[in-house]
Parts: sequence; structure tokens; C-alpha cells
Amino acid sequence: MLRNDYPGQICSIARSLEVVGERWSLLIVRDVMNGHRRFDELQGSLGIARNVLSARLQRLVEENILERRAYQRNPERYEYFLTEKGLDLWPALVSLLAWGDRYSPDPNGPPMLIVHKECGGAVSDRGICEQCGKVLHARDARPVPGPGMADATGNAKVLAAR
Amino acid sequence: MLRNDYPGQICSIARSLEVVGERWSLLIVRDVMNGHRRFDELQGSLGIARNVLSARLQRLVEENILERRAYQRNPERYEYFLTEKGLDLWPALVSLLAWGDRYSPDPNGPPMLIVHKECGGAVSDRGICEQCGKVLHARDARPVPGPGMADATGNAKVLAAR
DNA sequence: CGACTAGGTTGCTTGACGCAACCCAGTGTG
DNA sequence: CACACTGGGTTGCGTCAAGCAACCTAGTCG
Repeated sequence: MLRNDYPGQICSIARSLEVVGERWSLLIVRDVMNGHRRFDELQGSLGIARNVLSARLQRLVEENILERRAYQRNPERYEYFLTEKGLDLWPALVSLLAWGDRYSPDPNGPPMLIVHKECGGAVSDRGICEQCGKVLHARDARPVPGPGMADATGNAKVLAAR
Repeated sequence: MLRNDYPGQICSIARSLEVVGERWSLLIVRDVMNGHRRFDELQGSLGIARNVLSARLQRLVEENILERRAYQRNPERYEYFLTEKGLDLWPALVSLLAWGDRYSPDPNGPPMLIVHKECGGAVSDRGICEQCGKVLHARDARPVPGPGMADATGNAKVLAAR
């Protein structure tokens, strides 16, 4: 993927991409938002090489996008959680999702939908509830499998189980 | 940077990133939005290697995000323009811009601001005019150099001239 | 005649990614 | 007691993409 620097660019987009523009980074953030919190779970869901996943997680933790917490001792085992900074990537992910749905449509319909937890309304490309009109944030919404989601993928199972 | 495939991912975010997640791609789209339309201009502004820029432009044209048009003959010289598909990446770029401004702040303030052409209002992270409340699209807004923009960069000059 | 411009292409080197194998501590299983 | 399994990684190796500099082509300018 990307190297993580864009020398000479004086632009907040470039600065954002230095952090989350590396190959896999945004997909890791998306997966953690969808409830995948452990190393093996992420590795299986993404199909990413283990050494690369390890490097990305370290970077995302350093950048304060993820937080690594032990969920047991002896032996220590870890989970990754999104920080506020990580959760605030939600609008960008929603935009990319909407763009992908519009321009690379699945014949069966979108594989993933995002709905407003409070009222169940669909979420627009701007992260706004189309039913109640509220401007939403990561915690206000929830992914649900859409009509295009294949039957037996890991993602589908996890999403359906939530 | 990124390779351009995420095998096994059934997700519109992954599909979007297969197209625009490659290193430099989104920055090229941003630059074209900001009025850089020619090969050498893009190369200078971005500091990207010429062979890589050539490959990216070809891919973006293939994907119907950019359009290549001759602006003269003898010899033929070309410019690149955004298609509707390319223009529709604007909300995602605005989100990333806002995220970068919030979490990697420039001590002097944001280097680039986006304003609503019609009323001059600032544009929010959702691409909404904070003054008149309208949901905006690429053509409704315009970048202006912010307080953090250094004095003599190529970007600054171009932006100031618009 | 030589230099310059615009828009690339070619060749070489470096570094990131993918893959498989291995490691380690603790927990079952026969 | 030996053995396998789990979770969370690390190591080594080969390949492919990115960075850099040089070159190419068609036409214009001095």
C-alpha cells in the first residue's frame, strides 16, 4: 500500500492519509467498529498478513486511534478498542461506503446498511438519519447486513449476531 | 502504498478503497478539484514520481473518476477533469480534511478552509454549510487558504489565485 | 542549430507486502 | 506425563510497487 508520508503536502487531507491512508488501516478501523476486537479475529476477517496486521495495530495505537487493553492475565490476551479519535473516522467511512454503493453496486443491493439505533432510520452518505434528520456519530448508528451480503461470510455472521 | 485489491472483502468501503485507496489517488483527486489539471502541474504540486503519477492517472481514467481531454493539438496536450463519480468523492475528502484539522492541528490554524460559494459560510465535516444549512456538493464549495497555509507553496498560490 | 515545454516511458534500486514457519505461555486431553 | 491447542504475535524470504534519474517525442522559440 501506501507509504505513510506525503512529503511537502501542507494539507489536512494529506495529514489524515499519512495516518489512515496506509493499506488496510481504514479496513481495520471499520472492523473494530463492527465488533472485531482481537488479533486473530481481525486477521481472519480481513485476510491480512499477520506481520502486517501487527505493524498496523501498533501504528494505530501509537496514533491514538486504537487502544490496546488486556482482557485476561496468565497469559495476557489483548483486545483493541477505538478511541474518540478513531470513532471520529466514522463520517469518512460512511462517505466511502455510500460512494462504493453508488458506483460499484452489488447486483443484489448493498452488502451493508447503516441504521440509526434510536429510530431505525437509514443513514445518508453524510451520516445523517434520513428518518429523523439528526446528525449522527459512530455510537448512534449500527451496521446491519444488507441484501447483497452473501450467506456465510465471517462478516455476515458477526453482523447478524449483534 | 496500497495494492489495489482486498480479496474476500464483501464491503463497499473495501470496494471504494480498491479504487481510491492506492497511495496518492485521493490526493490527485483533491488536487484536480483544486484546479490542478495538467501532468506537470500535478507532479510538481504533489511531489510524486512521474511514472507513478502516470499509472495513477491511467487508473483513475479507467475507473471513470477522471476524464482526459486534449486542450490543444500539434502537439497534443492533455488536461484531466473530474467526472460526476470523481466529484462525488467530495464528502469523503471533506470528512478527512475535518478529521485531520481536528486531530493533527497546525499551530497556526487549518491550512485550508472550505466555504460555500453561495453564502460564504464555512463547511462542516459533513459537507453542510454552517451558515445556511444546505447539504452541499463539490460544485457548491470552494477551497480558500486558511491561516495555517505557509506563504510560498504551490498550493497556496493556486488557491489564492482562484 | 540548440534549448525549452508538455506529457509521458524506461531502467534501476529500495522498501513494503504476502506467505509460511516458528515462538511462547498457559490450558485442556488421553 | 506427553501432546495438542489457543492467542498474540515475530522472523525470514521472495515479490511487487514506489522513488529517482535519464531518456524520448513533437512542436515552438531565439
